[in-house]
Amino acid sequence: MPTNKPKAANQPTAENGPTAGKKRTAAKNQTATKKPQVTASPERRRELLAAAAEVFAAQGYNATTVRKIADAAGMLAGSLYYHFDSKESMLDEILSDFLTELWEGYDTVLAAGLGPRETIEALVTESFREIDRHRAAVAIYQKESRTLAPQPRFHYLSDSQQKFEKAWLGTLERGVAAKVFRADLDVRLTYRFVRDTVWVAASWYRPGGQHSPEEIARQYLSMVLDGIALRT
Amino acid sequence: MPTNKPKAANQPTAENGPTAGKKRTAAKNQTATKKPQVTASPERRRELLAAAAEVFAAQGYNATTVRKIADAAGMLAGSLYYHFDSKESMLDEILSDFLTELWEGYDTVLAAGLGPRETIEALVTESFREIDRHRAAVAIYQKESRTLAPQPRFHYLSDSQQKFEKAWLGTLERGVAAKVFRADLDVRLTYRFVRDTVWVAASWYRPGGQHSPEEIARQYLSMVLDGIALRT
DNA sequence: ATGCTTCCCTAACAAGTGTTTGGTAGGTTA
DNA sequence: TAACCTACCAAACACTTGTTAGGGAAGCAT
Repeated sequence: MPTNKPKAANQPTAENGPTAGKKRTAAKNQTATKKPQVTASPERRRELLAAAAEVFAAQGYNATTVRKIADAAGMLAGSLYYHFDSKESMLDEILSDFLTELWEGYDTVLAAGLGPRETIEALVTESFREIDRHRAAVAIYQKESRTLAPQPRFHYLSDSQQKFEKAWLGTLERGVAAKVFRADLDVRLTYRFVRDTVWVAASWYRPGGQHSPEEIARQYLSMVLDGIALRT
Repeated sequence: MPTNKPKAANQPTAENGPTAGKKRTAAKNQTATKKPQVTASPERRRELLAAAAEVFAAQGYNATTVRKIADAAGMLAGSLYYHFDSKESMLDEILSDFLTELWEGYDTVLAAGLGPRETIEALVTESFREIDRHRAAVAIYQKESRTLAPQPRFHYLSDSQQKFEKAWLGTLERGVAAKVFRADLDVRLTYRFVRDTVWVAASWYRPGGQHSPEEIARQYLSMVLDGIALRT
C-alpha cells in the first residue's frame, strides 16, 4: 500500500511522454517491505515529528525543506530518512495522529446522547481543547487539507471532513427540528461559519496565553448562540 | 486551454560547475523604478495576473511554479518575465491591487458616519462583496499573509492589518459604549472571530453560487448579531 | 524595403529540492 | 574479542526551481 511512490513530482501534465523518465529507479524494487526503520524508538520519532510539525505550521508544507526540519531537530537532512521514508510520510503521520485523537474526543461527545445545544457546546469546547493540544497539526490541517485531500494517500482527510460535516450539520438540523435553533437561517451556511471560526482560531491561539481553551469556547458559544447585540 | 507540448528538452547541463560561488544579482532594493517592461499593455498584464492568482490560490504560493502559471496562461515560463520581473512581484501586485480596492470600499463605509451596528453591517457586507470580486486574492491573502508580512517588501500587509484591527475593534468598542453590543464579551476575542469567519469564506465561496454576497452577509450578520439560538 | 516595437519561444544556468548510498562512532550483546 | 545494532554524518544523485540571453515572427511606421 505505501510502496510505490510516483517518484518525481506528480503533475497532471497529460502526457509524460517518452522523454520523461531517465530510468531513475534502478531495479531496486523487489523486497516488498519498504519500511526503512521500524526499530527506532517511538520517543525520538515523536520528537522529530513535533519539530517537523512546528516548521510545517510556520512556513507551510511546501515551503518547508527537509533541511529546515533537520535543522530544527539538530541533525542533517539525510539523517531524517533513518526515521521516516519521506517528507510526505512525516506530514501524513502528523495529520493522521491528530485526526485519530480528535475523533476519539468527538465520538465520545456524540455518543453521550446530549441535546442539540449541549452537543454543539461540547463539540466546540472539545475543538478548542484539541487546538490547545495540537496547535501545529491543526494549523497544518487548515492550510494544506484542501490540496492534500484529493491525493489517494490523504484520502482519510476527505473521510474526516465528511464525518465532520455529518456530525455538525446533523446536530444543527436536530436543533432546528427541536425548536432549539432558529429555523430562518441556512443550516449549511451556519455550519460553514461555525466550523471555520473554530478552526481558524489555531492561527492566533497560543497555549499559555491569557485565555484557556474553555474560556475561549465559552465566549465563542455565547456569541454564536446568543449573538453580540444587546437585547432590548 | 492549449497544452504546451514543448516539454522535451532537459539536457544534461554540460558541467555542474563546482565553481559554485558566483552570487546572482541580488538586486533586492526597489529604490527606484526598475520596472522591466512598462510598455506592455495593462490589459494583458491583468489577464496574466488573474491566471497567476488562480493558481496561487489553488496550490499555494510556494507550491506554484512559474511553469504552472505560464501553463495556465498559455505561454512558456520564460515569457512571463517579459511582463513581470519575478514571481514574487506577481504576488506583490496581486495583493496590493486587492488591498487598494478593499480600502477604497472600507474607507467609504467608515467615513459615512454610521452607528456601530450599521457600521459592522456595512463592513461585513462590503467584505463579502470583495470576496466576490477578488476571491483568489483573498484566498492568497489568507494563506500567505502571515508569512509574508515580516518581509520588508510586503510591509503594507502589516499596515493593512493594523488599520483593519483599528476599524473593527473601534467599532465594536463604540458599540459597547453605546450599549448596542453586549458588554460581557471580550471585544478582542470577538473581533478575531468575526474577522476570521468573514475572510475564511473565501475558501468555500464560489461566485455564481446559490447565495449572493449580500445574502451571505445577511445570514452571517443575523448569526453574529442575534445568535442562532431561538429566543424563548 | 527598413527599422522599430511588442510579445513570445528556445535553451540554458545555477541554486535548491527530496532522497539514497556508504560509512562510522558508540553502545550492547555473544 | 568480535559481531551487531542504533542513530547519525558526508557526499553525492537526479531532478526541479526561478531566472536570463538571444532570437524571431508579426505588426506598424517610415
